[in-house]
Amino acid sequence: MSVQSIERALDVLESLAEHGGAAGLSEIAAKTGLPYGTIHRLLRTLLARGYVRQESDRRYALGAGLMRLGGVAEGMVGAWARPYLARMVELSGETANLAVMEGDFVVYVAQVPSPRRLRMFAEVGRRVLPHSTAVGKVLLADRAADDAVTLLERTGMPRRTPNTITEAGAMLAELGRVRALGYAMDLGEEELGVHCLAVPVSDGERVVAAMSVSGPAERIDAVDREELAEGMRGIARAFGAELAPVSGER
Amino acid sequence: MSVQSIERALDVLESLAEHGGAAGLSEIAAKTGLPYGTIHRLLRTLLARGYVRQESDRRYALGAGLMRLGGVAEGMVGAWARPYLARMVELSGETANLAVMEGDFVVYVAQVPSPRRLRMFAEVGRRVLPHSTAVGKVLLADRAADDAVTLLERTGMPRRTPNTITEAGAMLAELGRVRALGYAMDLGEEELGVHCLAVPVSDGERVVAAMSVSGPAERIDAVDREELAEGMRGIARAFGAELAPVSGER
DNA sequence: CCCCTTTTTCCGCTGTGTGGAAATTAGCTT
DNA sequence: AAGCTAATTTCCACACAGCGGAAAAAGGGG
Repeated sequence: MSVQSIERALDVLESLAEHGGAAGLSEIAAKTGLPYGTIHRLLRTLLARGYVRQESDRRYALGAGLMRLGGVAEGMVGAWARPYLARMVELSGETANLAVMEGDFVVYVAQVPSPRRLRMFAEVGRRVLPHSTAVGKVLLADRAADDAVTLLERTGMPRRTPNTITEAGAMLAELGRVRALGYAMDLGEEELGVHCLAVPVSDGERVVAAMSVSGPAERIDAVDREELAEGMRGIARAFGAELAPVSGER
Repeated sequence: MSVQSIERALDVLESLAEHGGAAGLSEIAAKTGLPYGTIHRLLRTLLARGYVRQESDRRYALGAGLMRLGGVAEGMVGAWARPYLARMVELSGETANLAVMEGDFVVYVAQVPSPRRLRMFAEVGRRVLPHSTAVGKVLLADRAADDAVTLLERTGMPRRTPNTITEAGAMLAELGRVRALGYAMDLGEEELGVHCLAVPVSDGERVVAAMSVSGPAERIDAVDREELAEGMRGIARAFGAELAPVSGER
């Protein structure tokens, strides 16, 4: 069982983030559906600890404390993966992501944006269902078929776009293809017009993460998939090798 | 009044951060002094929302959700200030910081590190008392004398190093000097061997922030203060001008 | 295989968090 | 200026959510 007030505090912080980092109390109330008194009390607590700031017009904004926590969290995985992601950006010209499985969700844990003007928006920290993304397919493909089916039954396979695969049978076939090819595609299955190519990251015995590049459909479709996938696999392999060793410190 | 469970959840997150981003339950218990059952329940809530992750060895680590919130928070002020801070780094060769007053504390909200090998460690998000830092003096100097004295009485003026100014009278004289010169120095008053020079950022009517450069005493002392301060004031003025306009959107 | 350590679950009591509604403040409009 | 509206902030009695001690379970060495 979860702690209600913490969940609500997180709702408040997330709604602030969705409003671009700052919002009035009533905007938060509209978004979260919580009563005013409650939100105000939560905000005061966060305020006292520096995780939220109040601007001169009384609006609330995400505070500097979050920068610190975020920085440490990012330092953990992100900085580790960043050089490899940067090489993928160099290779493909597109935004590169690192994602891991967390429960039934795929979570993006690091990103290096493409230098191009038209590029993917930051989605670090976002949680998505695996069936509609390239990284999700790669991560699912490593599981036993019945395990994957169980998960898909639990989550359902909601249709995100007309291209989304919504049938378990079709998904199993797709996962087989992913295993055979060694990479997965997302052809506008999560968001129309956005295509991705993902490859697995293995620490030697298991697939622990997936790395992908994503960008506008036209640009992604223009490249030779096999060739791009081969380049990405090389980078993912190097990253995986760094994860593998005897765990290092402590 | 604050919400207990949120405060405690923040304690837990902070203790994780202090442990370098990951720790076992008992390490957290030792640091926070909270009972095991309580910590575990808090962690489960944070876990369910992706703000904490559990590694295979059952240790807990800061999660990707924080990267997202931190990113948005940083995006707000930091990205805004970053180009200006970068110019200060270029000008001085030292790490540049942006700090604001929050309650009785000075909080560092953005930083651009020096390219040099020997440089200040990231302290974004850190809260310090104003009396022992250059940015703090700049921010205090904008206040009425009795206002500043009240604040200093509230916080006390703890001695951080042998150089710390710990007497209200001496501090008032120092603040007068800061107003007259248009910049403040910190000569190892917060940390021995670290010197800083800070200038105010004004949005046209009030000092809303302070920008500083800091580095090893030898390097900071080697430059012409007046000249460096003049250059920094120019940059701070430009930044302040960007903050001033009719607030922009909405 | 057994013992020791660390993590996880459980459950009855109490003190903490809740939220409706009133008071206050800020920002407009006349 | 004064009055109005829309927002934020404070208050309080009740109820139940969260607390934490202690027992159970899971690891992990030896």
